[in-house]
Amino acid sequence: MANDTKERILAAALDQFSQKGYAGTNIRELTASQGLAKSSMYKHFKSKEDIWNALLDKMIAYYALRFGSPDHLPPIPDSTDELLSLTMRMVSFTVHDEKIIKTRKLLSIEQFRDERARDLATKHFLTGLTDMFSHIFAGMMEKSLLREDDPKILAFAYTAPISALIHLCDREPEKQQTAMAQIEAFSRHFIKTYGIQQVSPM
Amino acid sequence: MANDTKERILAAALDQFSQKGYAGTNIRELTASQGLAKSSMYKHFKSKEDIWNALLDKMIAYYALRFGSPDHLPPIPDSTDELLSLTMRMVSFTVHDEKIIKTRKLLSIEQFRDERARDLATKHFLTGLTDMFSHIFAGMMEKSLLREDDPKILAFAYTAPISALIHLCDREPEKQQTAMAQIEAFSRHFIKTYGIQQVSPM
DNA sequence: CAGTATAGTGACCGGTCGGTCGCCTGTCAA
DNA sequence: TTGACAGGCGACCGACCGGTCACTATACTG
Repeated sequence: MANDTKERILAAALDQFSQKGYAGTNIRELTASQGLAKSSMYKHFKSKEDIWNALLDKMIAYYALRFGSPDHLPPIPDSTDELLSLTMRMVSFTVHDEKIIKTRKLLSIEQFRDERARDLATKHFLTGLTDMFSHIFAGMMEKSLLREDDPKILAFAYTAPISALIHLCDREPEKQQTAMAQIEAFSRHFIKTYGIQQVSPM
Repeated sequence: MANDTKERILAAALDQFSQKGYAGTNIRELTASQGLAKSSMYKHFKSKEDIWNALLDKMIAYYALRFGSPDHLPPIPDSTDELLSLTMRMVSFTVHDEKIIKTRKLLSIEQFRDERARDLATKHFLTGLTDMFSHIFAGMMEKSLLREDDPKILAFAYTAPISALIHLCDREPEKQQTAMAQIEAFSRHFIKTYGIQQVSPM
């Protein structure tokens, strides 16, 4: 019962902070959304800031678990078609997962106020995807699926535009379909530019 | 005297809103930063929200003036080297201009709360640069400086990564030099991929 | 010179904020 | 059975918030 309450408060905090920011959120509303009295919250957290820190801890831990370890790297695609479908699957996931959407929104809002939010924002928005695709592209170059080139620059050139459109989906959800189509078009264009035509074995 | 005060209040608002967000900013501090009493502000604006709206009006008008009209489009580069230098000049400007930096930060913070901020954010972060470079790239293709291709996709592929690094500069100013070097490296890589070697005339 | 806006001030207001306190209830171990 | 404790509650607190108001000083205008 009780431990569940703590989690529910954190979930409500993610919800409200990602909509109205830390400063714009008040504890009465936050607790009321979980059917709790404001004072009950203080059985689980020392202060409003304590909620913030616990939430950030959780987000950082989740990111490290989900994207930080090399175990979770996807397998290297065996064709450029697979690269496309891998990309679309990842994008589709990240654009639809409520928790991750809220995390990105929260980081957009709070990145200039909190140092740890700032660092996590850079990982979410830039280095995370780039590092992952550096690894993927290096592997694909070894398999002669991509032109020999600097995998880091290529990964950056590939992921930054995709990331920009993910941001657009967060900002204007009604453009999600268009954005997904744009991502697919961009990915195909990228593959046409950097991919290597495989000769089908006899 | 008086008209100047109104402008100074707006400047202070841009300053504070871009650091602490709308909700996190209070009027006492804002006016005090300009050596004014809180009540004096109400001679110039009806309410806190009125400041917000006036500031947003101003930012929208400034954007339309500066980037909206076709008159302000840069001339089409005559070589890929010129494309590189044009890019670096534009980036250097946008990364150093305090007012524009604060505008981007403010839009990052408030894009999910205010519809007009949301729209302006999309222009600043995505469509503005893309549209401009669509025009530039179309012109360069006509001059046979770039491979024939869809100028829109190329512009998107060019500007989105640059935009991502501009965001990085806003978030972590200490990485500005590194980011600028990355932008230059990326631009050179892009030109190597899509540029056309010009034969020097005899 | 008198009259009237304009811009600025400090005292004040009601409401809301984060946070505390005493109290109650259910659980569970000694 | 009882006593300690965790979890939840409403009442309350001081601080701070956005906003108002009566008042003043200055500058412009008939």
